Amino acid sequence: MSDISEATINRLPLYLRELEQLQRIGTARVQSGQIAKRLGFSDSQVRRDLSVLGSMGQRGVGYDVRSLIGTIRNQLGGDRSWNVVLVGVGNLGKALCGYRGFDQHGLNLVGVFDVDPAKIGTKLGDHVIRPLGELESLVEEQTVELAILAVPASVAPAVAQRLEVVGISGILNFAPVNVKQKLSSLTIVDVDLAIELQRLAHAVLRARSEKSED
Amino acid sequence: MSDISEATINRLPLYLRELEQLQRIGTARVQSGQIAKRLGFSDSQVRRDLSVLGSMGQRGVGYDVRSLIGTIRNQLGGDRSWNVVLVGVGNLGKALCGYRGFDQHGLNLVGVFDVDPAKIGTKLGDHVIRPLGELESLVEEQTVELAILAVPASVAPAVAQRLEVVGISGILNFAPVNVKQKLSSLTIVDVDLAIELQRLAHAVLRARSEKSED
DNA sequence: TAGATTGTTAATCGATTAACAATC
DNA sequence: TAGATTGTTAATCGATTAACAATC
Repeated sequence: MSDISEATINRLPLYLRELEQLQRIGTARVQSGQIAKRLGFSDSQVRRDLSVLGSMGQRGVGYDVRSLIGTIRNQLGGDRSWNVVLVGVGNLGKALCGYRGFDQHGLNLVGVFDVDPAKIGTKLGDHVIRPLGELESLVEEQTVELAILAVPASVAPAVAQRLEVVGISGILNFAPVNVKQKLSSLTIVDVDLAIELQRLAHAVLRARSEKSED
Repeated sequence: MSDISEATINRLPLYLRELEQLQRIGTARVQSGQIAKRLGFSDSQVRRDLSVLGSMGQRGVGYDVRSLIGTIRNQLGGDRSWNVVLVGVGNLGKALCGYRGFDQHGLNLVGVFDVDPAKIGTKLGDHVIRPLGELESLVEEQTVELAILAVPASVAPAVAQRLEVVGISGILNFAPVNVKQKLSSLTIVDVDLAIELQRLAHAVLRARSEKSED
């Protein structure tokens, strides 16, 4: 089943986003070349990527936007919904909490946690901010599998370890520190804003040197 | 010069972060195997990646942490500093503004912009929030090359286009929408939180199915 | 010198692309 | 049928790894 390449998997969410936008503007059918142009890929690549989903297109016609969306969602999230907790209610945590598009992708925010006594008990959106000590009981009550880690870097590794202990399966880590190190098997996806900016700076330099080579 | 592979470039910031942490705890020398273990890479890969920087190690001994940090920074940012503007002061914008580690990597936040009249004139950290109309003059005064785009998805493409017109070279885009489409040449790095969560969900599923194969 | 670790080669592995037969 | 576009093959391209000579 999961013999889909890592590279393809990483592109599926991009296809999904484009397809959802096409659907929103009322497009029912799309060709590989159109998708390719929007995303800056080759049409070969689009067809190859989509073909791993199991022949979703119609030769001579294209792909049905609606069914393609369903199939990609399926492939990505396993057709199930995930309960997610947010740990750390700084500005970043607040931004993440207000983020549209979680629910749309089968992700339910079921709890919000912080250690700051001044924040505990106050509300963030629909959620009451709870102390970290209540994490265990919530994970037991509801099946919580994913966590968003938005705490300061200094405490992130310790909190990550705790998340592993209570039985979380995956962490989306925003702390600019390596939390993998202290964990045994938990799945981590890192988002480090400084790293992305460094990549941007380098990409700009590269684009310029390519241009000057013409 | 820039014949360094994309894959290697994407790992350099990770090396940098680890090395900086090692330096902070007083480590002067490090071996490829140590770095590999921390990041989950192979030692071969670490040596190969670092070798593109031009023979920074000493056989039988290892790498000098300090000089390696300098060289990687050099390679990534071109040894120069970048002026950056932030556009969009929602929760995400606020979080980004307070983010440590920008200055540490040669990135200076020189201006903060929004369209909301209620926000304009108020302060965010050290910066007064300015109307988008003042973007042009700031870009002229100071050489602003990078922008962080943290506005709602609905207006992101239009704002991105404007950033291109005023002469910005690169955008770090947080809006969950394809802004590349309407731009001609500007360099974009996208960070889409929903996409990262989807990748996490899939990585968790994959890890489980691999485990059950044992 | 003996032990350790790099830098680099050659072999392997995986991902992308071009091209076209299949088929709507 | 004629035109269009997919699905897939084979060829190309690029990235990773194992291994070891070079050398500290």
